[in-house]
Amino acid sequence: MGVRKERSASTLAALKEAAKEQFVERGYLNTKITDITRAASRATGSFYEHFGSKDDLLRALEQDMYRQAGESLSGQHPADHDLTDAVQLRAHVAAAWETMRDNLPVVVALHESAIVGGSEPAYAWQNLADGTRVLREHLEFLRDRGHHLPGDPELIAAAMGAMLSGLGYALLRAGGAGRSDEEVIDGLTALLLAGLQG
Amino acid sequence: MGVRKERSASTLAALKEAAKEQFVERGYLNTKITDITRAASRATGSFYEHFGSKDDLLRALEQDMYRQAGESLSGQHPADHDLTDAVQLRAHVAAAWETMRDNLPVVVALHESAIVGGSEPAYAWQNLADGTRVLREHLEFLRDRGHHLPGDPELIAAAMGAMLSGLGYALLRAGGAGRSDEEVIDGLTALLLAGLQG
DNA sequence: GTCTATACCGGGATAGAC
DNA sequence: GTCTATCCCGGTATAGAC
Repeated sequence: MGVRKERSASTLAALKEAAKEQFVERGYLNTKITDITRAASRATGSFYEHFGSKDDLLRALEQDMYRQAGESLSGQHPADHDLTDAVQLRAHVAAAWETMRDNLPVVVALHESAIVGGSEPAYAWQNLADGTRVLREHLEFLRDRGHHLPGDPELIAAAMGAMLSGLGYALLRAGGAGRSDEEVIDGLTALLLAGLQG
Repeated sequence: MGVRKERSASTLAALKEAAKEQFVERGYLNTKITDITRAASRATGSFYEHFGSKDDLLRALEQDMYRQAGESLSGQHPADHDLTDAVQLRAHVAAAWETMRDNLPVVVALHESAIVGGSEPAYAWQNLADGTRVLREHLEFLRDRGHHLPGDPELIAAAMGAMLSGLGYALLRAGGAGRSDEEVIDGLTALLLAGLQG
């Protein structure tokens, strides 16, 4: 995603690439349409030939991400996973972290967009609860099997999700700040594991 | 902070109150200067008699918060606290949560402002690391005493901070979504405690 | 489809009367 | 200090030539 001398074949693709570049560098909210077109070496007007607005572009990128991430993100994910098992918990943390890392521009943009998106006070919570639905289901599965959890599944799932997304947003945008993915994934797993075991 | 029929004695105070009202309702970024003046039943121009900009107002509110919160927030906080002790950890979680709750408008505004504030990619991380300095020092204190932590103090502190602030922002803006402070504080404490004990 | 030029507008900020 | 009226700018979006 560095500086490309050769023009991309399609302007659509060039705009998407440029947008991703800019979202990481400047953040989504700080990126202007003209920043994107300039980075793509295209005229301002061309943007609107392909997208109706910046939000429209973001939704397109979001779809691209879901499509390429396949079922692991959007698809149905079996609820019968045991998060009190070190291996399984680590796998979930790793999957989330790596997805964020591999789709950082879109993750960053969605994170920021969610803040401005809804004016209603409850919007952020709704968003967080929705985004951690799978996690919540895993916890409910455990609870229904008689396991003792540190708190209500929805709450604990939201807390874990806030941790993941907040840390990911900050740390990954900073290029990891010299930390390996391994270190982060292991640290988060170790921090959460014992608490989930109750 | 409800609808006040009587005009506040001072316009300065009225603007601050109105701003806090609006920040919770609309979010900081979505609040226009005119939203604030209208809510305070003052003219647009009056705003600039008291503040140079919206950010200037936020800084004033931030100072108010620090002043009234006293040393517990801004002041020096002894590093020799044992976060692996259930009572002490709970006290820290409770203090953070209650501070967020009691200063929700400012917390919301600062949270959003931090996103737009710095354009540099590393800004958010810097911010998070700074905001969890005290927590990090507690963890370093433990490590230096030979305690085994789930990961690097700065990383773990940042993770805990992201969880607290992310959850606080979302849940408190939603009015708690029917949850008591107790439930949240107990849940977070239970989730983190065992992991910190190693 | 892409370009240049420009219209348009929200919203921050100011001028000047009271 | 507060008001009304207005300016002004950044940024989105469009018009129309190529």
